[in-house]
Amino acid sequence: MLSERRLEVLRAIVQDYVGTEEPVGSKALTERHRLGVSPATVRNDMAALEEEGFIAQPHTSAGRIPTDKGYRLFVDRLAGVKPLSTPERRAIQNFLDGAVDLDDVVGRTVRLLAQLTRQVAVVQYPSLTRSTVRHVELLSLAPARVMLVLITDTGRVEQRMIDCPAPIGETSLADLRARLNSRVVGRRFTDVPQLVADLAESFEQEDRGTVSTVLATLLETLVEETEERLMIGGTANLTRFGHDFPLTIRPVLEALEEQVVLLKLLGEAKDSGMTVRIGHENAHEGLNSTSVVAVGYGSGDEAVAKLGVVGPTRMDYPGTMGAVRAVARYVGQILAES
Amino acid sequence: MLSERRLEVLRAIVQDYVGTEEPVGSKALTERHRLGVSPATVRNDMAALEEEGFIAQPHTSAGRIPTDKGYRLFVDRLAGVKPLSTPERRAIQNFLDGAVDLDDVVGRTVRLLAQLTRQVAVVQYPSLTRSTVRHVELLSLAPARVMLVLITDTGRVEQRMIDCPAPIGETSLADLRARLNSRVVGRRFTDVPQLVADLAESFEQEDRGTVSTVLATLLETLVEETEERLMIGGTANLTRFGHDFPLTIRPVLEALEEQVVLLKLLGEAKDSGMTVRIGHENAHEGLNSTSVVAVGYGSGDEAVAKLGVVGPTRMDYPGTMGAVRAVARYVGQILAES
DNA sequence: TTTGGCACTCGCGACTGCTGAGTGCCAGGA
DNA sequence: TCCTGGCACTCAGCAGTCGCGAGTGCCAAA
Repeated sequence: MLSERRLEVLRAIVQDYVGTEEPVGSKALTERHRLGVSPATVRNDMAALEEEGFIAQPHTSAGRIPTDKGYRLFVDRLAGVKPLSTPERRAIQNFLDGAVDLDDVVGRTVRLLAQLTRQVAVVQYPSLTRSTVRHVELLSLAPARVMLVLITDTGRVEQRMIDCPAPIGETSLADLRARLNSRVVGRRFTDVPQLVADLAESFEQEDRGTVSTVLATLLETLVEETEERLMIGGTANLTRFGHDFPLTIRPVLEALEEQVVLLKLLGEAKDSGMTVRIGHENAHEGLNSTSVVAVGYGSGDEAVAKLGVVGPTRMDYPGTMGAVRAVARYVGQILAES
Repeated sequence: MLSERRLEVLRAIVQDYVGTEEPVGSKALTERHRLGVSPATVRNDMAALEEEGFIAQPHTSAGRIPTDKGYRLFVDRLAGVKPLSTPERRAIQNFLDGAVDLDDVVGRTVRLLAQLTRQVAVVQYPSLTRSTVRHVELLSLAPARVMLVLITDTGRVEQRMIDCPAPIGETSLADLRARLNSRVVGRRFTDVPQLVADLAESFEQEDRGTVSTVLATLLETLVEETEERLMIGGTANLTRFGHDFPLTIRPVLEALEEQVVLLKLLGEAKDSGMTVRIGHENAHEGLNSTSVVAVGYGSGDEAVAKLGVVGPTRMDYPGTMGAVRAVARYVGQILAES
């Protein structure tokens, strides 16, 4: 069992190590923190903490550094979420308010987050799985060429070019557009397939091929776009990692380039509340010496996507968590407004 | 004046240095290349080349490495563009052919380029300055809420939400849509403003405010979207840079995060033909130890945007140039097809 | 349970000497 | 005039040595 003071010692170790990036010894600890006990006592506590696996020595005769398990305990029981200062909040709002479209919102968010946390930021585009259709538009560009435009309630627009098996007249197209919209507008993506299943049958024989093609493309687009996209930023902050560069930074950069890996990473985060994955808790090997702080965000109460940061395990957890949470809230607001 | 042999020596130095990443000495040179002269002679040539500023010694008693000026000479007079192998070409085509939309084309291109050159790839989205309007769509989402969708001939789609000063009826909106399209479809962005200048006047008094707002938003979108976007990839390749990491890689990552810097970088490249900027030839300080190989690409004969790679000055120029050129060509083809 | 004292460990930086790759110069030969 | 072999010189990098000091673990006393 860990006494109150031992937890206090662990907290002090984490704080100091995060600040100095150097192993912290018993003497330094008693000097910088008012623990009210002597270095010798702290040494005993440290030995106990090491015994339990919360801290470790890089080598004999060096100070201690927290282990992943130590950080875990710190995050779970010792650290709060540090709220941002008022000027910071204002800065966030100002910065995000100027966004003109979804790309811009996501772009600004990622830069903002990278700047606030001084780490690598990852922002997922609002997911389409839970999105609804705002509008489907069909444009005739040539006799047998139709452009399909899909607009979602999160402001995302996707378009596809369709080569039709046969030319289709403007009236038929307008008819299709109207019927399509009356059926799917406001509906969730997942519901669309069954809603349009029998649509082709109600058209004249000559147009059926084209209608089917259009519907097929629509469904295809829905599926494809459910695969999520994301944006990352602040990779330059990786250089602040440590001094043992190439080995540390390389796998991280590689992981960050793999959208699949990142999506999985964010996907593993809880839908609500903040998720912190520390070091080896991350499934991906390249991220074994990093921590990921992620949180869902959304325009309403439901999270439509996630955002977060990737940084060294030795990070300022309270501050980072505060920044991530604050940014997620503001983005949610912005999204709700548009 | 540089004799034929001295140029040959320079070429050998560049090739060896690019291969080994280590300063190359006179003896090693004569062993690896059939220069037909003794090391002593090569030493004299090296002294001359150093005198002229084409090569330099990192320190006394070390071999020589090419200077920026040396690379410049190499690129201008000694190196050709190495065409890709047939399997490579086939791989490019296969990889790019699967793209479904513009984002996908650009995304695949950037990954492809990064993989082929093993360097950082930068791809600019097709510029809208020279683009034409394919279609403008107006959708009524609520009585006083209109969505504007702009579709370009390069397949790009932009949308804006518009809050109208007054509600507008479906018929008026359809009217506006029709007139707008008849005027601007097929026209260049730059011509649009004067084409729609008097459009508001032909509408009923009650709708004029809304029409003006819509037109203003359209023009605004055109201007905003002329600001180019781009995508980068392969940053993990930066870790292959050298062993003196943080100092080298940091400013590069920072520069790469600044879209403005990159756009300027590509903007400085010639419209046609390939541009190679070596080391200090790059205006941006952070890129002083990198070279940029860029080329324009487009669906027709005109270049609509640029793409390229950023790598250490010590790069395989012929190979890189070959890959960049080949990729640009294929992307041009893909764009022309869609 | 805490504390001061003490012996012990060991990473790290400073210093040294050696080695070998590479150079510049020179004098003799084509 | 240009090339070449020889020779003395330079110096980065590596390995080995050494002392310092931060930090530890243990123990006996409070």
